[in-house]
Amino acid sequence: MSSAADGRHEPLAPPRANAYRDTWATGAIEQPVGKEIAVSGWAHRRRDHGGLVFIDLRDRSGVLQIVFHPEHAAEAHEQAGSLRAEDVVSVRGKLVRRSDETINPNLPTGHLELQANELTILARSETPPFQVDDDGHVDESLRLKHRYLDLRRGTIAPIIALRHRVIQKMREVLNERDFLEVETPNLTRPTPEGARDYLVPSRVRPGNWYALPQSPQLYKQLLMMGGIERYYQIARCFRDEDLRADRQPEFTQLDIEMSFVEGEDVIEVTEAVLSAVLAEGGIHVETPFQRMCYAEAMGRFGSDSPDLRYGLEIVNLDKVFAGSEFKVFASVLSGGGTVRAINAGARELSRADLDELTEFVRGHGAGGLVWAFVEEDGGWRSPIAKFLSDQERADAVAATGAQTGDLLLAVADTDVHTAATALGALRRNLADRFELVQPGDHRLVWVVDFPMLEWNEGEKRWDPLHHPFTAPRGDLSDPATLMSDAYDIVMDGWEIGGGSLRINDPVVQHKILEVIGIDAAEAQERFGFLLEALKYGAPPHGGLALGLDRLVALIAGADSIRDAIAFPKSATGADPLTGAPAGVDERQIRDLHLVSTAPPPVAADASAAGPDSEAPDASDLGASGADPKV
RNA sequence: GGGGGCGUAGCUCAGUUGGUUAGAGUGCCGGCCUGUCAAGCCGGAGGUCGCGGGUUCGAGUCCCGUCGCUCCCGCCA
Repeated sequence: MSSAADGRHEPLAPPRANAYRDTWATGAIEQPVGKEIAVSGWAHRRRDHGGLVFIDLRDRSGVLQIVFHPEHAAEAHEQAGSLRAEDVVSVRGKLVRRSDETINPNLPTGHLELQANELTILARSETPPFQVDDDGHVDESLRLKHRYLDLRRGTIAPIIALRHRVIQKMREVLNERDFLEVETPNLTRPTPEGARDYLVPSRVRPGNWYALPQSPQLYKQLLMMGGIERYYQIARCFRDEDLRADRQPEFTQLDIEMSFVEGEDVIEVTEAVLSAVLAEGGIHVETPFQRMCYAEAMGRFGSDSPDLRYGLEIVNLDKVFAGSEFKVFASVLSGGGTVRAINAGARELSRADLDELTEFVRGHGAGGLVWAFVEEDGGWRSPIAKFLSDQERADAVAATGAQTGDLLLAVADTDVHTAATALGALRRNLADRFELVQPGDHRLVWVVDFPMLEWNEGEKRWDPLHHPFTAPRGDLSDPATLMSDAYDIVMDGWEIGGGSLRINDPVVQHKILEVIGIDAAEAQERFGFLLEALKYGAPPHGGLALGLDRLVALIAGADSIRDAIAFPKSATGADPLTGAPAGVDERQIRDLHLVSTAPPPVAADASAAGPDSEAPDASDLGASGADPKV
């Protein structure tokens, strides 16, 4: 299999001529034929004809073929015969034009080659654990363990370069608009996003803890109170929650905050940043972006981050079945619940497929799934057909726009939110199953008009949908009806950013904290510094944060943000390369005034670590040297 | 915390109903080879079937446990 590295051509300014090189591999294109040049890089592939030896030399810019003639440079040819994959070399020679019949159209440098005079082997490579010159699938934990090799391949390197360009474009757009890039601390007080904090014990203040920031939220508000007015930061954020394909324990946001702004100002800046960034990735979008209120997103798409690249919209059938004698529907509707359906279209699904979908929606909290194939005479092939009247079936068909042969999938649930989100998940499942997304299609949408609070049944309290510093709209004495000045930006079903206007009135801030169950004493204890700052003339302000990892992954077409991060964690939060997290020396724990209640760390599986594992050895692992293996 | 999938040669994978000596491609090693570019031809080495236990005359295959990877729910913007 070939490698994207073969076709790579990153245009780079010529390097300063030194002992190693004076030209990038693909920089040879700009050099005159006949010139003596020097290049350095890795032996990407070799083709040894016994007489002639060809080496594809790879550096960051791409690939250049080197040819070693035994009669032109006997010594270099001799050495070249010993080269193996990933050996590091420097080659000096004459740049020549290939004869017409030996041109390789698959290489940007395919019309050229370097006729070697002199070869220096700078470093030898053992046989790599996987092929660097091949972009085929390799187990991800092996790739992560040898990420430095993975980064050389044609799969990850271009995404890392894209990430750089995205960040530079962000800076460019914001710098032009007079934003200041300001850094905020990573050793902080716990912030209120609601995720679990990563905690760092203080050595010099026994019993006290820093929290790594879940976001720079409070600091950026303090910057507004500090008169910075326009702030941004490429900020690392930390949340100690379980991972997903789009979630890492540490991730990066473009964090933005502005003073004396309305929501429209924040939206306008964000659209300017995003459209410039997407254009950098070859995706051209029109501004202003579409907007949709939260209630509509939940109703039509069953999600607060709707994927608009395909239909399968959710249809409310409450009216259709309002007087139904079908007991399931009747009891759900009389209990304040809802009956909703998706018209999946004309699909060939077996009974086993339908059972699988039923289990799927159950996994998302729904009690079950009603399926029905619409037949020619208006009848339904469905387990519940006999319980429904002709009129109900006809009305449901009309409401869903169903044609003969279409499959209707319905969920009935007393909890409206559960019915909506289960169908939202089903909608994504169907889109994957039937491959409804057109490659290259991208849809951006603002989701706006969020409720300020949502009732947490488990804890019997109101929780903020965003965070407690979001500016509320409406009657503060009626939490259920409060809306917030918040806005999420959604791309292809991924929430890539969110923000809001903030509270700048201490009275309102106190009130909101009180509503969500934080009394004055606790508010003072946790956020006293912010409440204090609000007393001294806080400007109206607002902002937003964009998830950089997700954005880069989306532009690159990657399935996971791990592909957009140079050194990501595995799905269990481990780093197979360094072996983190690991036990520490007992003395370090003592210095931090800590005692561990955890059992001695269990050694990693020997086959996963590998006999030649370069992970830290046992002496670095167990806190008490009790580590039984490795 | 829970559910699904995966784990067989360095890598990517196949392996039938539990039955002889576990295969393929690629890589690796050796030889030949002066215009290849996924070089070619010939030969060769390479396996704790993740790990532990069990059932069985017999386990890569069945059962239990465990570790790792991955997707999802919970959790988390």
